Amino acid sequence: MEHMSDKKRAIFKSTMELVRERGFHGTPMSLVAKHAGVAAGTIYHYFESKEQLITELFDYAQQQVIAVVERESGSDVPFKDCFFRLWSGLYTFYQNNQDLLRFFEQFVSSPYSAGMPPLEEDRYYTVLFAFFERGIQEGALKPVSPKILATLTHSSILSTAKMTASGRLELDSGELDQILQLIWNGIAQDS
Amino acid sequence: MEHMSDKKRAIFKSTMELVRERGFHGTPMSLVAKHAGVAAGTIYHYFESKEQLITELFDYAQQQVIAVVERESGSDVPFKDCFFRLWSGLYTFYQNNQDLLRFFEQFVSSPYSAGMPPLEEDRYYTVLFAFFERGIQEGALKPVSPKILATLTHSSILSTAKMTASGRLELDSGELDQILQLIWNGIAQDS
DNA sequence: CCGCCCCAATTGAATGTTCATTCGGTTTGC
DNA sequence: GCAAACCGAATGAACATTCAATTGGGGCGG
Repeated sequence: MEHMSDKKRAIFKSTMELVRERGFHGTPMSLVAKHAGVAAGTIYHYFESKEQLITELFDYAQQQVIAVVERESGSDVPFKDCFFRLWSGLYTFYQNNQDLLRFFEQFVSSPYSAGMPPLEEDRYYTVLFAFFERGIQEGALKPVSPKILATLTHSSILSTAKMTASGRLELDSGELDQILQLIWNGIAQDS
Repeated sequence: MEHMSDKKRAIFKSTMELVRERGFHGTPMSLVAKHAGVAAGTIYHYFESKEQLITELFDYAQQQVIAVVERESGSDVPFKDCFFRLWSGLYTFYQNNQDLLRFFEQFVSSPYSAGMPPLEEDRYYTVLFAFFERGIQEGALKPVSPKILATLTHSSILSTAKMTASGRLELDSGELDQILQLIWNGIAQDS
């Protein structure tokens, strides 16, 4: 992952863009190849099959998201601030990477996702769980299962990002703050 | 919609089940036909194309969801109770219709959804908006845009249903109540 | 520094399969 | 008997994947 050939990266990028606008069906390998500026055969030098390409791309994308979580959740500020940062950081990341967002959504709701591990072994959720666990320990959050907190928070971020990304709803920054505040009101320990 | 031929209904049902387990790709018309107990040609008697079949199935499914919203949101009880009913009603509906849930998710994150109307013209959201509008009028909810309230509520239902349906997370009824309570805490007007 | 060799990277035409869709014909209901 | 509903083999296009042939670069003996 660290040192990736340019071609491989180009294949990833093209796949994500094409899947975003055309879906898994709708994006033949030949098109991925043309779009990435390589020959069809080259793709098979890097990936065993279309399925493997998709699966690896998902892992690759997920690592980027995990990096955001780790960056924002690690800082040493009061939990509330950290939570706001994490939420905004993820939201911004998805806004800036809308093909990733879309690819993600298609992947998790497709049969490709059958191979996904249970929540406990999913690195993304593991990191999130730890974060919410900390919030509970510090008394900032209601003593509710971190799974629940993580799921609700994550879904609020995704649904907000999807809404604005799809153009079906426009939100100004004041409204974003409102959303974030609503979520926080729901999960925070009343003081 | 009211009077649908048995074959048409069987085609809808088979399509939903197959798409649930195999995705849009992965479900050839020939398989839909076999599964529904009709000939391939028969499908084309009812639908112009595969795309049209999928699109009509989405409308058909959406109407069922809208029916749930109308049933639960119309009753003449205090808003809070009504909200709880609506949330639980939708959650239960998705639990009992997991192929529909899965089909829905795949549809909205696929390019098929390009043809969806903006939120304002989407009947599902129109009904939801009206419901939340009422909550604000009655002073039960914070004065936040109904779009936001509707989107957040909807996403919390869907993500909870998805989690349990996928088997990645199991929730007992106490935890469900907790979730519902968290959401309500977030959006309710402080009393 | 040169020439040579090796192997990984790359190519894209060819292959075989899968699929959506068609259509000529048959059945069914009225 | 005539429409509408239904059938399913046939058609042709699209696609994933393969593979024989080409390229390029870098190590190494001279």
